[in-house]
Amino acid sequence: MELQQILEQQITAAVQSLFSVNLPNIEFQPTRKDFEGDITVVVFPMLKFLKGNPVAIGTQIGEYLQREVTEVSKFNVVKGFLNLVISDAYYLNAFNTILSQENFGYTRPDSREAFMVEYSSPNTNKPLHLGHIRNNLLGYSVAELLKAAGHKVYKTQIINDRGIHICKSMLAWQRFGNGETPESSGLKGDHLVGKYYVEFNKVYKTEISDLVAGGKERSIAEKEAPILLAAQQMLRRWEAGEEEVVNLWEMMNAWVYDGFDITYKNLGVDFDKLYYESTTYLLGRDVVKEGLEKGVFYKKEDGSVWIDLTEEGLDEKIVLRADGTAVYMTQDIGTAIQRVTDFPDIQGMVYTVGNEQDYHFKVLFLILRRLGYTWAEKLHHLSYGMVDLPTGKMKSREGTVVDADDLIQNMEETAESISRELGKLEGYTETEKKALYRTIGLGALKYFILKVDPKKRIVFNPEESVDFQGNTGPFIQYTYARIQSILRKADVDQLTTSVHMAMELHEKEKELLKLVEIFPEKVQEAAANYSPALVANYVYDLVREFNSFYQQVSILGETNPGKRSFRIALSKKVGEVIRDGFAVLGIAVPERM
RNA sequence: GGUCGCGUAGCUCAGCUGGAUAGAGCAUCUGCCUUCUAAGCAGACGGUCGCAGGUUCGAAUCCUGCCGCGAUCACCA
Repeated sequence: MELQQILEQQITAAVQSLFSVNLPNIEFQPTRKDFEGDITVVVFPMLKFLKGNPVAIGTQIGEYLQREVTEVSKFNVVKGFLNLVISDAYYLNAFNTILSQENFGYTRPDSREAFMVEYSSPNTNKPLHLGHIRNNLLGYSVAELLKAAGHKVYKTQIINDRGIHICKSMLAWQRFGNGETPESSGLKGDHLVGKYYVEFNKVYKTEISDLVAGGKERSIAEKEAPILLAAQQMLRRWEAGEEEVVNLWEMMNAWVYDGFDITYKNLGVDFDKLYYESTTYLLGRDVVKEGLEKGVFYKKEDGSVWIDLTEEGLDEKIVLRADGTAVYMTQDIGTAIQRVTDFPDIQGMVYTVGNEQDYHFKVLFLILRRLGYTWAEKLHHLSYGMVDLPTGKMKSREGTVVDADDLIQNMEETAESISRELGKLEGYTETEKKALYRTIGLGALKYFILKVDPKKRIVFNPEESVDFQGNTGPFIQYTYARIQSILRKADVDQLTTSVHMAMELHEKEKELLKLVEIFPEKVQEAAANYSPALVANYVYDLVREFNSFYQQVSILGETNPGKRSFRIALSKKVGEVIRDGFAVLGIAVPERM
């Protein structure tokens, strides 16, 4: 930040002239609220280089700065902390430069680097659930965050459309479905297919019990249940490309995609490029062969191919089976390379995948690095913790999942009943109200999930639902709506394009200005850390500061015209930052509520 | 058992490139709607920052050990 640079130079000069010593660096921190000042210089670290009493040194530097630097209007020293009061003129000047910038948090000079962000990547045998919601929200938000930081981003997902799981649904539908379709049943396609997945598991379970009752051992029964064998048979027929099976597969997957599309649309997420496992599961084998020649991999007696990562403290890992077929890792190697082939400008990739796969990605990234790809240096596993229920883990096979569609609807209904109670929506049409309930309900859900550090587990209690008060999406949306209300009521003439430099700042105005100013830095920092939570918590701080300001000073009622237009302009800017900050989180912001 | 992650107020979370008296929200209690939207504001109550050592002028933050919870250690994806 500019101010810090100025101060750094000046303090270096001050120490130079006072003590004839060159300081390698100077430590700053924002001044604590209980002390007077805006920015604090920590004197303690200087003691290594110049001897003396920290208070005396701080005082001498403070006097120098107050005398020589226009930005510093006052100072005080507490212990080893030199608190500097920055002049109002500096803040007003900074605000003037920000005022006219439309999206000042976004570094628009496009595409410093190109990233591919992968998220969602569901199986096609059942609907999306709460875990997918966290994944989708995180992935989408990080993609938007990277864009805001000036990068070019391709959003992608790899759809797991192949394998035993989808065969299970297919088989159950074939046997018990009676030709049921989404149209005939009125069910969303993914829910219909999910229904048969559950059906399969029911039958599977009874078959196991029957076998066990007949004297089989459980572990054997689990492998020999007839319906499971039938599903495996179906998978072989699919791999052989048998028309009947492939047609069924295509039909049911199409149902699922229709269903997913609706969920994605409701969640507000999207993708630039889709990859399907059915077309990528054979990738990577050539690369392994190449790597074998280069000596990156080695072959075991039985012909399987491995990589030795013991040097890095990891294990040996198989990358190709003895029969030459691909494993998960093979596929991921191939897919990564395929992506860079498809989008040659990619310089890095982000994988949004749960933390149960931490090890897998550690290994994958290492392999790609060993293979010598330059982009392999910029791979990031956006790892996140599970979403658990108070009753324990979600298990789709046991039906103890929170369905994504149900949850979204639930949030909307809660938003509706709360809005009704508050009675704020008179004069709205039904469609307007409906849109608003959605905005608020989803705002609550998205913020609830994104404000938490991705690494942490979330326990989600569907009974208690999500709050609408305090540190929540609706609270922030509400503040935005109030700001819009102020702007509507203010005369357009009152909005100036610059503010008077001679003005004195109220404490609350200054605090707000300080927070608004650092928005671009926050966006950069959050993008560098792939952390939507950082943005969420920043916006929350800003909103609290604004509310305090809003409550304590009059905006429209201010009689001094200069002050009034300044406060309106400041409110407007706060609104823009909230809007842009929330956009990065994928949360919409309402004009009224 | 090895590896990785988490452990901060009754609950949900910030703070973690070391800095001043550890911050919010929810819950409980007290005030504030004839002023720009009370989904709000102001205040009270509430803390051995998992435990024990170490480094430092200074540790919630860094290091080591231990405890608790979770994940992972498949020729599954």
